[in-house]
Amino acid sequence: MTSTPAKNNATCPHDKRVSCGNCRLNTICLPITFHVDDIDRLNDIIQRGRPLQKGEYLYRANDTFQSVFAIRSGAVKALTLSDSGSEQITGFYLPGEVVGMDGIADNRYTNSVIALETSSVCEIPFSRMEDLSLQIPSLQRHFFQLLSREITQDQHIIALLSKSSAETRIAALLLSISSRNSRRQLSATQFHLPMSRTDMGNFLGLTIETVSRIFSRLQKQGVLAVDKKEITILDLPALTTLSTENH
Amino acid sequence: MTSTPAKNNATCPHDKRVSCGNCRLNTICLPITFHVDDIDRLNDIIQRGRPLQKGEYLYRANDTFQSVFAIRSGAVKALTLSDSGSEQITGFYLPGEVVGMDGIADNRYTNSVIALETSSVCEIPFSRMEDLSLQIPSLQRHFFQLLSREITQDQHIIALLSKSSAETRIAALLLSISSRNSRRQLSATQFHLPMSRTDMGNFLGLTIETVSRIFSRLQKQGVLAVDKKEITILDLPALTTLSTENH
DNA sequence: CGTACCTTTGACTCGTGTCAACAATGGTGG
DNA sequence: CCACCATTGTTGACACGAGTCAAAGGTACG
Repeated sequence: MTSTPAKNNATCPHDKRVSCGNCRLNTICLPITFHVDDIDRLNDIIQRGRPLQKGEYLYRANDTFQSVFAIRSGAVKALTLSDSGSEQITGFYLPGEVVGMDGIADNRYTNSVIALETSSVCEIPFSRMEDLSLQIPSLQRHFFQLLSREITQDQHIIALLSKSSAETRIAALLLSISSRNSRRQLSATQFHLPMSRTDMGNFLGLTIETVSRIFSRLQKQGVLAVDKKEITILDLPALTTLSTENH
Repeated sequence: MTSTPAKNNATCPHDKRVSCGNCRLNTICLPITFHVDDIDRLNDIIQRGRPLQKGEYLYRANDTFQSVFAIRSGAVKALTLSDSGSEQITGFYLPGEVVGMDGIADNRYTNSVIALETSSVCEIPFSRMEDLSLQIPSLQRHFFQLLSREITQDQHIIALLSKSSAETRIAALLLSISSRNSRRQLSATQFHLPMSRTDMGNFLGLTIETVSRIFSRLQKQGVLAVDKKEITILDLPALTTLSTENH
């Protein structure tokens, strides 16, 4: 609500005066085959609010589903409340990625989504997107692919959790973040972890102590340099080997 | 290819002379809001081949994606080959459920699907389904929901694998099968497991020995009666409690 | 500058995996 | 129809990886 009517195209990633046409991430979250005026039509239905602060909810489990959200900057976590009441993180989402698709099935979200750091998102009202999809076949195709990609990623995680040791899980998570960073033209070997050790452990099915011990061990072995949440991958091949070992 | 041109509406679930209009499962795999002639249009694009025998592949990982498949009878398992080469089962699919949606993202399947017993499937060519979806909004909506439901189910499994003990995992799997059976008007407390102990263990991230021991223990406790693959749930509340305990 | 939270490290415990032997099952061919 | 063999499931003894409990060190924020 602060009125700063300056017209300069700010480079701040949280800036809300951005359109899909000039968004750095549009090759990630939009299909490449889009025509310019189709991009404009999509852009018209997208809403951009103020950035979320760390810890703020984007939406909560059981909220009525209305939109999916593309992360433009920052990072968020999605989590379910298990039947027993405890939180289970089901995924981390970085810029260019889309959350909220769990809500389509029953018209209410099954996850809650919380910002891990200051984050801005593009809200895509789903019913308007559906209408548009009927007119733009490549948009329909794109959303089918987005949903499908979420399925394959979740199944990757299932495979990871089902079979592998603590070390393998952590290696795989680090490599996942690494490759998603490099897709955004960021360093694949040096980056900031947006989540806490607790969140990593929760997601990977490990205790925080185990996460901490593995980090220490990988550091002693010269595979990683860890400084708080700043990670440097020193031996990428070694980490890759670790991530593919099962048990 | 055997020509038995009899016109009687056979009750054999593997019979291929079935249309969506008269399929017992259509309330599960089709949206309720369908008009009769829309059902006919969908039915026209669906292909029904000969049943799969136990152990046969429906498709293999890396095959070019062309269709999704509704299970009409029997049961199948989906599995990925992990980087290290070992198989990881990512799900079991029962009649009325749809497999193959992992292939949409990159136009090739990431899973292989194998019949657990003699099974018949309805093949839905995806590009024709997409075309039809542009004309029938409720069909587009239905497929978004199907994909979304797969996501929420996979995330359930992530939560299960991430947090819970061997006993909880097995209880949850049994209850999942139980509820899916009752959705098909079958008994919720007495049923045949389509998969081997090995498959259960693989899926749940447990060894076959552990699966076996848990079954024995639950039987001693009077929660289950187990006779080979025939399961009788004797104490549903107890099993439910077990399935919601985390660790 | 103090308080609250997060992370690290150590000692010990426990659940599940591993290894091994054996039983039961089911399919095949004589 | 039965005997054989391969496959699958069961049970036991033991080992080990990760959880638990506890304490101390760091870090961030008011």
